[in-house]
Parts: sequence; structure tokens; C-alpha cells
Amino acid sequence: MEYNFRDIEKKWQQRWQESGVYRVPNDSPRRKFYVLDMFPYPSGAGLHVGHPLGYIASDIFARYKRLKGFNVLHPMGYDAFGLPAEQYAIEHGVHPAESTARNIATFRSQLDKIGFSFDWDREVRTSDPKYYKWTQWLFLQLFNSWYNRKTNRTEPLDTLIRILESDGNKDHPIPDTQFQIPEYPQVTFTAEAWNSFPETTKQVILMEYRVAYCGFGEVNWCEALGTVLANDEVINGVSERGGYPVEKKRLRQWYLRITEYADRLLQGLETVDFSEAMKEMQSNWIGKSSGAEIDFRIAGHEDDMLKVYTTRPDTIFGVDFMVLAPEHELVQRITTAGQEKEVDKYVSYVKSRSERERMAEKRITGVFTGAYAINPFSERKIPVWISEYVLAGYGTGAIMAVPSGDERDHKFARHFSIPVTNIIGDAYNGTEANPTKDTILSNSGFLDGMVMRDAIDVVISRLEETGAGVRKVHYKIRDAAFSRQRYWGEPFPIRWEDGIAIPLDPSELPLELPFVESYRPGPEGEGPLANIPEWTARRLETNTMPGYAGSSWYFLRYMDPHNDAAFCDRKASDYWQQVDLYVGGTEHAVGHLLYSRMWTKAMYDLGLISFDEPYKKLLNQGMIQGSSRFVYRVRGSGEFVSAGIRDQYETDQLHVDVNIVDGVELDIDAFRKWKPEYENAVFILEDGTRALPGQPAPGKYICGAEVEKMSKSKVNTVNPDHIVEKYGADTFRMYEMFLGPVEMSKPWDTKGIEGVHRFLKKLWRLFFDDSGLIIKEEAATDGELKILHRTIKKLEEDINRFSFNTCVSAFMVCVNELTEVKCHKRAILEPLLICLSPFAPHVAEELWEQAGRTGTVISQQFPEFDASYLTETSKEYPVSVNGKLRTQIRISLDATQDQVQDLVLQHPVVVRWMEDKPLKKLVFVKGKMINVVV
RNA sequence: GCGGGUGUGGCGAAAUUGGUAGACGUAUCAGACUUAGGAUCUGACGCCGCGAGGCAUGGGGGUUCGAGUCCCUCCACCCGCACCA
Repeated sequence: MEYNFRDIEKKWQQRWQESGVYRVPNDSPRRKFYVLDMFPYPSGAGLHVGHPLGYIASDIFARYKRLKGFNVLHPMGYDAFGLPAEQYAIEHGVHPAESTARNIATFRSQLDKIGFSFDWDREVRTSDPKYYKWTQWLFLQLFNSWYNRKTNRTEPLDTLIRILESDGNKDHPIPDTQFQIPEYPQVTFTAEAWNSFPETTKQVILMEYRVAYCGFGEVNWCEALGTVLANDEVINGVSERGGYPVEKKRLRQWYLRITEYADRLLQGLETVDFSEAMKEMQSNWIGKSSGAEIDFRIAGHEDDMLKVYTTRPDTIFGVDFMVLAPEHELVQRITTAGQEKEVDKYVSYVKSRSERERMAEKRITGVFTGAYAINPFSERKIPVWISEYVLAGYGTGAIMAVPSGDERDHKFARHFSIPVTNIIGDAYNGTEANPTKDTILSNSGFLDGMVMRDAIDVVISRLEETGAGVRKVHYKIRDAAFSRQRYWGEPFPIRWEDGIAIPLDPSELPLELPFVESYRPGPEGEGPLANIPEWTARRLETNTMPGYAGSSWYFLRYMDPHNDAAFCDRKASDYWQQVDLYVGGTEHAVGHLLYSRMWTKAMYDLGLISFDEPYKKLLNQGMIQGSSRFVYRVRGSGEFVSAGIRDQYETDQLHVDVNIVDGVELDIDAFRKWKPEYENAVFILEDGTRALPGQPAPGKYICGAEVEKMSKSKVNTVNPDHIVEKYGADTFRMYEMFLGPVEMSKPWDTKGIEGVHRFLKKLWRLFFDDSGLIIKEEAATDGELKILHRTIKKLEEDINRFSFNTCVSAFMVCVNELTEVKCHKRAILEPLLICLSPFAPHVAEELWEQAGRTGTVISQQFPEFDASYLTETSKEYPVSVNGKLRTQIRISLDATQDQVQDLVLQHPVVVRWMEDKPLKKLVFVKGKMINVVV
């Protein structure tokens, strides 16, 4: 009987579906385990072989945990709102709801062929009103909350109102400087003042405290997409999607006050099992730095203070000039008449340079304003300059420049011949700045003789005493822009009345997205919803939420997906708790992961869930790259020249569909059929001969090869459907794992799959030969048991460190060895099948049944490793090392300390290290080699 | 520039706390069975050498009885951030 994977896989996928084996209960005496994949955005292109890599890894782990007796939650769903569906709608006139539904159907049928153990009863779609009802509800929770810095918690707005009524806001100043009501410029107010404010004023002030708030701010506006983007959606000044230019624009926007959570997001990283790289990316994004904010007086401008932020207040005596961002508000006021012309010229020069130009070429430019600041300690007069190297958006938009300690400041000083004060003695060589903190200060007034590192605190204390500055912790992270001027997203459950945002009552949710015919942007930077009369008549918010809204909490909805009374029953979230294993790509490091961590913390503070980190362990799968193939067309002709001899011609390199290339050899006939214009192509083959249309090719045409990102335009995508059709899902699953470590990126190579396929056929032959089923009932020998248990031991260890590629190798070794000793015994093969089932579930189930077992393999237990068969008897290996003869003794695993001692004593040990190291050390290394000089 | 990671045969890779480097798989070559094979099986396969043997884990140095693994240093590649004060 042949290994007929097509029938087998069809049969078992159907059976699993009918019997609902992968349905998971929410109440179980078994321990829980939650394995989650980052849910896909259902794009129109469908899956290529790179997409399922993470899903296969997580499926293997979920199945393994199930075999270990856990109640495993392993769901899948779709992140279905977002820009691409809307762009597609604009271009093709298909409603996003329709194209999304169609794409989901394609995804689902592709996923189903691979044999995943998802509980599809728990599927979620973020664009489903039943789902986004709760996204809106959670938004209202954030809207109705504020961040109390005293308790360091998210709290309901009521607690703030009570505080304001009794104490004013002196203990709880407005969180940022965006105070927007010109009539009330005072940032602090008393209880009396608060109580006397009219309701509208109160509301405007409260908005400044809300966790989800609406305000005016500089946003990343993308004209081509007609919407604003979050900082993480902008890469090098262009949009992540589409690569369109992005500019700064001041617009009314919704925000999430993620900055208040910066410190907790940072600290939380320590409690969580993410890769170093991932933690680094997140903490860089948060960008915490600590230092001081210092006020410099300006000569002749008694009312103005020049505020700078520095991480190095210890260098205060080394300040030789100040630099303002050209956009800084003080520039106009302090510029002297003599410098006005120069300054204006410079400011317009800076404005003419785009963000991209600025980043592309970094020139040293700047202009003196004519004004002088005064050092708060030495009273020295310091010239104030403006320059584009100081960014308006960071810190206070102004710096104190210390050329002896900062390379940029130093270059600037040299360029404009500003004299440099040396405050670090020999550590400054006169030609280069030295940013050390570990040298002794000189020329520094009361700090002379102090180590810089220690001086930092001393200066800050002195600044605070004199009122010239304060200690300040600064974060790079900005509040997250939370609205999009787009159609295909969650509507905000907000109504506007006289400029006041009124939340809808929860009973009015979901606020459904109305059907539209046109996706044109509305007037004045508003979304398409502004074109709908019924919408604007109700004064509903016309923006929609961004893509990350629905994905910030989806892991909770899987726990209780059909609940219409709550986003997730508390009992369910208490049972399932955190995601134990979260599998996905690194591209979400600073977007989705940060947002969902923030939401989780807010929800925890508000008592909605019992944990404040969503993901316990994060596994980042690498990308599977495409292995592109090229043909070389001789320029100006229809002839194609083989890669090896293309240097003899002037050629153009063209991508060729990888599916019509075998390794690097082109299938010439398939190529001629590929596109009409190639129908009569002539090939100059590797050996110089020619292949003409209608004649058999006399030689081979060799293609060029290169590893690139897998994409349709490079015709290097490989569809998993084709692989599954040709080799089966089990082969596909095992091969994806066999390619290499999950975390690493690697190019797809269809050729290598044969080896894994051969392995499964070999396994099949252990049960079947020409005469049919061959399973022997006799007891297993020690040797056979050793083969089995060595495999199990390796699997146990490797699965738990997510080393799935070595697991596949272990299976191969095992089957090779069993074939060699012609072992067809039930006692060996059945445990092996159980081990194999997470990797190749279909074939495992089939063989299990063929062997006369009832029930599915997934209900069996994963056998425990039994060490007794692994013990090795002592062996001696003579080896020569450095010309001396040594004997290596392998000591058995269960050797006692005395036995080890005896072994060592049997040999005349002459090496000194034996005396140095106590015998305990030897016992510690039992099972390993010990070298003994004889 | 800063931070993180990686570097082992023709290729993908293994080697878990330092202990027989290259398991497993591909590719290639040779052979067997075959009318034939793109089925199956066997063997060879890091480099030098006829051989015994020697040399090999990006380069150099160190610690150690012993280093792919630990330390120092240099180089290359990949990823992230990037005038962050």
C-alpha cells in the first residue's frame, strides 16, 4: 500500500471538522495554555509559503501542549479593517466589506489545507459589528478615564472631577502643554475656579486629561492616502503603505495618551519573555532619558527665559553657545536688528528643505541671532544661534551646546570659529569632542575636581535650589494618533455638540459603519463619513479608528468570542489569563505590540482584567524570502542568453516565474507559453548552441538567481496550495520547520522538500510493505527502545526551546535506524506516532487507525522520556592530543560519585588540574567526556 | 554613528552546561535493481596527502588538559534606530 497523502489528508481534515476535536471549552479541570498567532490582514494576494511558517510553529506547539494534557486555546481570526481594502475599493469600485469577505474566504481555504488545529468556532473579524461594538466600548472606557500620576494608574474620570472640585488641579497639572483654550491660558486653577467654570469649559479641560482625547496637534499627513498616520507608520519620511510622502500638518485628531504609560511599558519588558532585539526596539521607541531642564536668562529680555533640556547638566560650565531650532518661538523676539536679515534668510532656507533632504545630507549650517543667554552659575554671556540640527519636536527645541563634550556641538563650533571652553582637562585633545562621564571637571566653578558622573546630581540639586532648573525625565515616545480620515475602520462612538465631545451611551453600540458609494475624503481633512447627510445630521465624529484599534485587544475576544453582554466574561479572562506563547513577525515591534500592551495596562487598572501584560512569551518567526530567477535578454533583440555566457552580450535582466525553473535550469517550453511575447523566443544556451522555437533544445538554459523578498511583482512567490497538492500538508509542515530555526529568515527552496517527503514515505513503509500492514506485537529489544527513547528525549528538549528543525532531523534519524534494524513493532511505532502527530498530524492519525487503534492520536498522551535506555556503558577512546596519549572515559549517567572516583583511580592521573578541581566537579560532568592523561 | 543579531562543507544546517565538529537533508559523483526512470536501495562526498597523517568553525590573539562554544581585538553581512541634546 502506497502513502496516499491526498486521500489521507482529505479524510482527516473532514473528520476533525465533523467531530469538532479542536473545539476548546472555557471550563476544564486541566491546566490552560494559550497559543496565539498574530492574526493576518486578509490581503487580496492570498498566502504564499512564507505566511504559514509561524502558524505551523504555533500549531506544533499547541498540539504538543495538548498531548501534554493542557487545555489549549489556539484560535485564529482576521484583522479586517484597514487602508489597503479601501484603496482597492477606490481603484476597483468593490466595497471593502465585499473584497474583505472574499479575501477571508481565500485565506480560510488555504489555511484549511495545511491541517491546523484552530478552534474556528472562536474566529473573530475586527470589521464585524459584533466585534467592533466592543472596540468602541473599550474606546469609551479610555475616553472616560484619566491617568493619575500620583497612584500611577488609569482611573475613571469621576475621581479626577472630585479632586478638581475639592482641590483644583495643583496636584494634577494638565499632562502636556497642548492646552487649547486661549480663554483659559492658566494651566493651574483652584477648586473655586473650577467650580465656577461653565460646563463647556469644564469639558474642554477634562479633555486634556482623558486617556483617549481629541486635540490639535502636529500630525503626519499623507496627501496621497488622504489621512494621518501614526509615527510607526511613517518610515524615513514616507508612508509605510505605498511609500508616499508625509508632511507635518496641524489637525484636530484623536490621540491615545500612551506617553503616560511610557515608564510602565518599559518596566513591563523585564517581566516578559521577548527577544533582546524586540525589547531594544521597544525601549528605543520609548526613548527614556533623564537629565534636567534649565532656564537661561536672556540679556535684555527680562520676560523671556530660554529653556533647554540636557542629559548632561554636569557640563554647564562648558556651554559656549546656545542653539535654537529655527522654528523656535523665541527666535523672532530675541533676534537683534543687525542679524534680522540673516536669520530670516536662514529660516526660509530651512523651510525650503524637506525632511528627507535634511536627513539625506547633513550639513553644518546656522546663524547667530545676535542675542546672548546668561549662564545661571557663571553669569557668562553665551551667544544664541539657530541651526537645523536642533529639532523643534524634541525636548524644548533648544539646546545648550558643549563643544568639548559633544561631537555635533564641536563641529559646529569649529565651523563657525566659536572658542571652545575645555572643562575636562587632558581628556579633551582639542580636535575632537569627548563625551566621557568619567573624568574630573575643571574650569567648572563649584564643580572643579568632581567626577562628571557624580556632578550631575550636584548640579541638579543646585539648579532646583536656585530655581534655575528642575530634574526632568524625558521620553521620545509621543501620544499615538488614533484617528484616520478614512472609511474602512471603526466609527468613533462620539457625537459633537458645540465643540464638546459627547460619548454615545453603551446601549447605542455598536455604532455601525454606514454603507457608502464613494470613498472621497470629506471637506477640510475630514473622512468620507462627512459626506453622509444622516451621519453629519447626528453630528457624529467623521473620523474612524486606525488599524491597530481592533488588534489591541483581540486576544481577549478569543476567550469569549460570542459574548454580547461584555467584551469578554471576567471568568473567561481569569481562566485563560495571558497569552502563553505569541507568534508573529518583528514588524509589529513598535506598533501593535506597544499599543496592545498599553490597552492591557489600562484595562487592568480599570479592573476589567486581572493581568497587565498581554503576552508572556513572544516568538518572532523569520521571513521566508523568495529565491528569484532571471533571464537575460540581449538588448534590442528577442534572444535570451544563458547566465554563464551573458557577459559576452549586452543584456537586460528580467524576472522569470520561479515555477517554470527547475533549480536554475529554465523550462524553455513553459517559458514560451508563459507570456505571448515570448512565444517565439530564441535561446542562446550555456554551451553556445541555440534553441529555436518548435525544435528540441540541444542544451540547457541557465537562469541567474538572487534572494529577494517574496512578492508577486518579482514572480518569485510559491503558493502553498501547489506544494500541498504535490507533496501533502504533512510534508509541507515538516519541511517549513526543517528549513532552519523559526526565528531566522531564509530563502525558500522547493528542491529540498523531497528529503522530507521521502522521510514520510519511509515511515509509511515501516507499517506497510507490498503484502500490506506489517505490525509485530512482540516485545521491543533494548536496542530498539534506545532508539525510541533517544528520539523522545531529543524532542522533549527541542520542542521546549522551539528548535523545530532539529526535531524533524530527530524523526529522520529515528526512522532510518528503525528501518535499518527492520523494527516493525507496535511497542516502538505507536509512541513514535504520538510524538510525530504535532508535526504531521494527518499521517499520524491514519497510521494510528490502520494499526487498529480507535480514537484520535490527539487524545493520547505524549510519552515521557525514560532515561534507563539511554545509559551508555563505559567506553574508551584512545586519542592523541598535543602528542600525549589520553584516554577519554565516558561515565554512565547514573554513575555514583564513588564509581567516578574508582574510574579515575584506575588510571594513573598525572594532570595537575585533577588536584585543583574537587571531585565534585567530576560528578557534575557525568555523562560527558573526561580527559585523563595516561 | 548607536543598539541588537549572525558568521561552520557547493547549499540549508547540527553540535543544550566547554568534551569524537559537520548529525539530518539537499546537491554532486559512483554503483545496484530496472525496458526505462524524475521510483527504491548502497557507497563516496570539508581541505591537503598515494598513505600514515596533517590542517580546518570569518581573521588574529588569549584562558583551558581540551574552545565552534568563554575573554580580548579586528573584519564582513543582516535587522532596528538615527542630528534624541
